Amino acid sequence: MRPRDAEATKDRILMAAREEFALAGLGGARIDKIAAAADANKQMIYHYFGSKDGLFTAALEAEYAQFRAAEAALDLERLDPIEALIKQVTFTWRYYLDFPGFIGLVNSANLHKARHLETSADFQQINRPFLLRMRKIIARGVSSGQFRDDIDPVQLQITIAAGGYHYLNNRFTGTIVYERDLMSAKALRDRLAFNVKAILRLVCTPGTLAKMEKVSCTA
Amino acid sequence: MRPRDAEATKDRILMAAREEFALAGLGGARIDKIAAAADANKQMIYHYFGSKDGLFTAALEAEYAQFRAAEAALDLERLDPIEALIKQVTFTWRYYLDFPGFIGLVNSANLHKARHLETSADFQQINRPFLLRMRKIIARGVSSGQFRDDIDPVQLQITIAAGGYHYLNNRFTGTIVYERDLMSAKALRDRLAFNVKAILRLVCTPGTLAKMEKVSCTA
Amino acid sequence: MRPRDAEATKDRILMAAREEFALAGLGGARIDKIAAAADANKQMIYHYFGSKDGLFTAALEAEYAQFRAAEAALDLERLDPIEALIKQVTFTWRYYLDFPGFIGLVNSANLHKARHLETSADFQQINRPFLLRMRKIIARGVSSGQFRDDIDPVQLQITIAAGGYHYLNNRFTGTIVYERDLMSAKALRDRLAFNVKAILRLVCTPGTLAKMEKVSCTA
Amino acid sequence: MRPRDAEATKDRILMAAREEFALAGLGGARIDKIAAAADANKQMIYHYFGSKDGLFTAALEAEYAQFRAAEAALDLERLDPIEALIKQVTFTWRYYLDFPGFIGLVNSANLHKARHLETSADFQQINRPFLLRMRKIIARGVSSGQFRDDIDPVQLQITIAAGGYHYLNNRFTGTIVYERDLMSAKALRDRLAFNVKAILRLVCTPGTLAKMEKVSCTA
DNA sequence: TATGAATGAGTGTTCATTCAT
DNA sequence: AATGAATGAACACTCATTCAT
Repeated sequence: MRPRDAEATKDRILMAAREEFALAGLGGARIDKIAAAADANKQMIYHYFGSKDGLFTAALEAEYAQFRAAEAALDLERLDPIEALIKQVTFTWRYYLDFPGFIGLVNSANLHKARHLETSADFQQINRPFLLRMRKIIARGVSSGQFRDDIDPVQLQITIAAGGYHYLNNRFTGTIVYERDLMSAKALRDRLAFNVKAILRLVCTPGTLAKMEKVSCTA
Repeated sequence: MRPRDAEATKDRILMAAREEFALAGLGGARIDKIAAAADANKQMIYHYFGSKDGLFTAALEAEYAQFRAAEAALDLERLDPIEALIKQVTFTWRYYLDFPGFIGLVNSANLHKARHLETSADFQQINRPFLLRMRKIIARGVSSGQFRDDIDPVQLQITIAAGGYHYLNNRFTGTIVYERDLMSAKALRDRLAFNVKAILRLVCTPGTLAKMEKVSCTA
Repeated sequence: MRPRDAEATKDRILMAAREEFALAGLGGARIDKIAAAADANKQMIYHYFGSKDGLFTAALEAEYAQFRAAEAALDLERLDPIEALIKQVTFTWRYYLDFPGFIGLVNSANLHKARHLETSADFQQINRPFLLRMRKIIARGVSSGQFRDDIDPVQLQITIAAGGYHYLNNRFTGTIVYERDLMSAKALRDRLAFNVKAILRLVCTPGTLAKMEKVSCTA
Repeated sequence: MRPRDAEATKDRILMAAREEFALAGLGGARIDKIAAAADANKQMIYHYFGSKDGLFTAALEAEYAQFRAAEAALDLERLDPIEALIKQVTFTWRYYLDFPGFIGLVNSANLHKARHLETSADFQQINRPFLLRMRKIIARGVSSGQFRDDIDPVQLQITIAAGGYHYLNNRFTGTIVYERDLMSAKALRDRLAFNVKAILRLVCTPGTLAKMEKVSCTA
């Protein structure tokens, strides 16, 4: 007999849901499987989350909250703009790798036109700070002469995400299309290096790039 | 009474399937709905495609075949390397926009670990030519001194795709996260311009970039 | 509102299944019909029995278990060997008549090469005692000089069953082929008498038979 | 292109139907499979036999006709009554073994209460001669003093059939129940011998039996 | 005579959800 | 808080049968 710990049960359900939704999508996920994986009763899911969609919304929010929390912990404000940029690219990549559920859940959310986030009031508040940080980094880089002044933070952020997200999201078809193992340790290292390179060449001024290339040829 | 045209029926089913699978995913798609949309009998689906998975495989292959055919029609070989690159980026973007089903189907395929393509013998043959073309463009750009020599064609191709695919795939969550309409005409124009810019800065040598920026500020 | 009694629901399903399977065979039986007859929900069948085949296996095992239990209750050990034999023949015949589902289920099981019993571990244990009893009766009859010593218990048992089973199993074609109502009360009485006669003449020694025929002409 | 031979097509369908119905039962048989096995078009089945039930009726009648024809060829009239009886038992057993489809079809017919034979006008005519022959054999045996005079031909015929039919029909459950391979060459030989023994002891007078046992111990 | 396309009613099975305790 | 029984709508898939040529 498990102790009647409401919060713990809710948490176990949420963790199980994040995994199942990520693996199978919203439509493919099974309430029974989530309940079993959470070692909980099916009715508990309805008690705590109301419905399958409610559970998906909660899972999605939790996924984003964790991502943003990890991002906030990077403390990019104290770094040199270029280092901050590199760190952001690296972090994003690593996070996708370490928490593959994120991509799965976001995909599912978009398949359903993000309707699960429409009613979520505090969702935007979770995301706001991270854009502000990016904005500040760019501003600092521009005023220091390291960054070009034609970089839109939103476009940059999307591009940073894209380089990792798309590679990993489509790793299965990609492996076949490109006839190359995209998930070997070396392939992953190469991809990160390429992403960093692409972002730096996009953002940095020619002079800064020239200096950097004298120092290292990897970037 | 419709004429008894096997090929036509098969085609109508395939078209309906591509749309339904793209919109709802493999799991969410309904055989009944596809049959109704194709104005065909459900059994015809099983007669021609064997199963839901068989139909999905056929839809996916058709989707890729169409994409590669359109790509081949670009005739990039005859263009200047830089123009070829720009055209490739532009084409990819426009294709995703014009045929949104492609992204949906590829996503679904990856959600199922691309198992639908494993048995497809001729799938790789469909994709091979397009990588060869990219390889040649890069080689020409490098030998003409326009392109840097550290660009892996596969990484470049993935990056070109990523800039468009990821933006459009996640347009719904993106619209909320970035608090910005990502699908307005202007937003779409901006995104394409940004993608082109990112790719050129990644690939072109500093000298080439400098010359280009004197001429036009859009790139 | 029916009380929520799992065991009762399971039992009702099993009873309905035995009847439906016996009447229509495994292939011809309809899950819907069984559910309706059991006044239960279709899903309950899958909840308790897993599948149509699982339900069939359960029905078949229940059918055999009931048969063997009734047989064990005969208490043949305490009877004279000849009386035990007669009682066994009579019981078998009456059981087939009273529970016509047995024949139907066994036929279906054999149509499917008894694959439903292959995994059933305890099925042989249900059947073992009854063969042991037959063996003992024969042994007693042989040592008392009443029975011949060339009777294999298995062959005898099959022959006892055959005389009733085949007559009843094929009563419909038989009625047409023999142009005679095989199911009238008199016909049934006659058949039992004939079966008893056939078994006794097969098993008993000539001397024993001679004595018996002086007493009664029916045997 | 096959030559348009109506009779041949019809025959191939009928042969395929007999096999499929025997193996799978009426309900389990598939029109598609029969058509494929007959290397014929599905529509041909409906053209020649009207419906699945019509085809089953035809298959069943053909099965019986073949059985009775083989039986008639035995020419029992010219044999000694005892030899005729032995030959009849042996023939029946061998026929069941050589044409296992017979048992399958008859079982299916009885599962459906022989409704497929109700309309069949000439079915009884096919069966009548064989009963007459049996009647004559018994009469000859009685008047020669070899046979007892209390043997009903119908009961005897059913019993002769039962000993083989039931053994073979239930060979799958039997193998499990009796924990013995019922289908090995030796088992089949033993069964036939047992059946012959049972019938002779049932039918022959004690004196005749005594004489026979001096000569041979197999009967 | 023969063919393959087409149909609609079903068939076993699954699923999210609710009820009763 | 927690459980297991119960529900009904749907789902992928099948089948005997008919149509058009």
